[in-house]
Order: sequence, then structure tokens, then C-alpha cells
Amino acid sequence: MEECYKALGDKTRLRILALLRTEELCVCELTDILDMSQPAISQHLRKLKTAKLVKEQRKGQWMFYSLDGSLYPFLEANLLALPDLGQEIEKLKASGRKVCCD
Amino acid sequence: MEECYKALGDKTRLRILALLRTEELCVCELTDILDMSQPAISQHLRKLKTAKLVKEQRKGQWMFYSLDGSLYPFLEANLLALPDLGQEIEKLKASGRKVCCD
DNA sequence: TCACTATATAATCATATGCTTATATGTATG
DNA sequence: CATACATATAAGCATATGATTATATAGTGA
Repeated sequence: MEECYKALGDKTRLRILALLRTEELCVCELTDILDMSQPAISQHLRKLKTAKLVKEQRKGQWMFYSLDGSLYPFLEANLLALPDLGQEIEKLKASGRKVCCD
Repeated sequence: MEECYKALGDKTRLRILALLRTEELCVCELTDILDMSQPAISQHLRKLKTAKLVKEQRKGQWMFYSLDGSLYPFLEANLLALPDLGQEIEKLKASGRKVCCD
């Protein structure tokens, strides 16, 4: 449980979770939206994955991450309390940088 | 919100919160139960207070701390999810080291 | 297979965190 | 007022954390 809160205790990771509230995203999209280096994003995602807050799924060359609320049910309310950053994803789509692979 | 989760992301602070679930306690009681130095406990309590997770109230020479769930209502569920450490407080009472000041 | 893109990992470094010791502040009581 | 007890704060130090750069791994497609 400590590890879980540690994972939540970082602004970048909270932003990632807030973004994943809207829809699953791959690493390069998160890198793009959050304007951070790819390794930095990867390392944050690893922490979130270790804490069982997100799950990953490969789609071709992209690795998509999405919320995983299975570990502690009460955490669901915490995730819902995060601000809606759907607008950031809209901007990404508008700029034509959204990955499509379905 | 980041600060709040940071405060939750430490084993000692989670234990303090779990203990305060049962009843308010003063610094020396927490020091006793958690078997840590007084300054260490004080510093953890300050972080919890800054994060608005606990509130303090002076009673004579003792400073009592109790849960403060007012900042983020959804956090209440998190606090309730902490294990019940009432037994530790019982042990303290049984050993005659519980502070009485009412 | 080779080049390209996406992602993960490793090494390094600056900063943050948590504990310790020492000291200051605050309150009760003789 | 002086002493004792409770708590807070400051300084110092070892470890943890988060970023960067460089490199390794993995999938795509010519």
C-alpha cells in the first residue's frame, strides 16, 4: 500500500493517470503531451505498473498503457478525483500526432 | 494533491494514520508505540499536518493529533482501508503508559 | 537482412527524504 | 522562579528519487 501511494506522490505520474482516465495512450503520446524525455516517461510508467496502477498492452510497435484499478478498489475514487485532461488528448489528435493502430 | 499522496507514501506515516483511526494520540504515545525517536515522529506529524491529513490540539503539556478528512472527501475511504491497529493502543493502556488528561 | 521507429534499461548526477543528535520552545508544578 | 516533562526545530548525513545521456531491445517494412 505504501508503494501505491508513493507511486501517486509525483506530479508527472498523477498527470499520466489523469490522461489515462480518458483513454489508453502509448509512451510516445505521453512523451508528446507531457513534453518530457522518453526515458523519463518510461521510468514513471514502470513505477505505476509495479504499483499495479496501470497495465500495458502491446499493439504492434507501440506499448499502450491504461488504468488498472484492480488492486485496491477504494483507489478508484482517487483516480476519478483527478482532473479531466481529455482536452490535452484532443489537442494531440487535432495536431495529427495521435497514434492509430486498431 | 501530490503533497497529500506524498504524505501517504511512507510506512511510518501510514501506521500513524492507522493508529489515529482508533483514537487521537499524543506524540509521546506514538513514539512509544512505534518505537521511534521523538523528533522522527514530530517530523512525520508535521508532514501529515501540512498535507491536512491530521489536525492537532493541545491538551495541557501534550499535543494530541487526530485524523482530518476534510481536505479531500474521497480520501476517507483510503483511511478506512488502513488496518485496525487498535490492539497496539490496548497494549499501551495495559502497560499503563497511556496519557490521561481529560 | 537492413534501416527506422518505439520502448526499455543502465549509468550518472543533483535534489529530496528520513533519521540522528543537539538545542530551543512551551507548559506544569514545586 | 526553577526544574522537569513534552514537543518542535535545526544541522548533518546516508539513502532514495527523478532527470539526463547513452545504449540495448523489439517490432515494421523495404
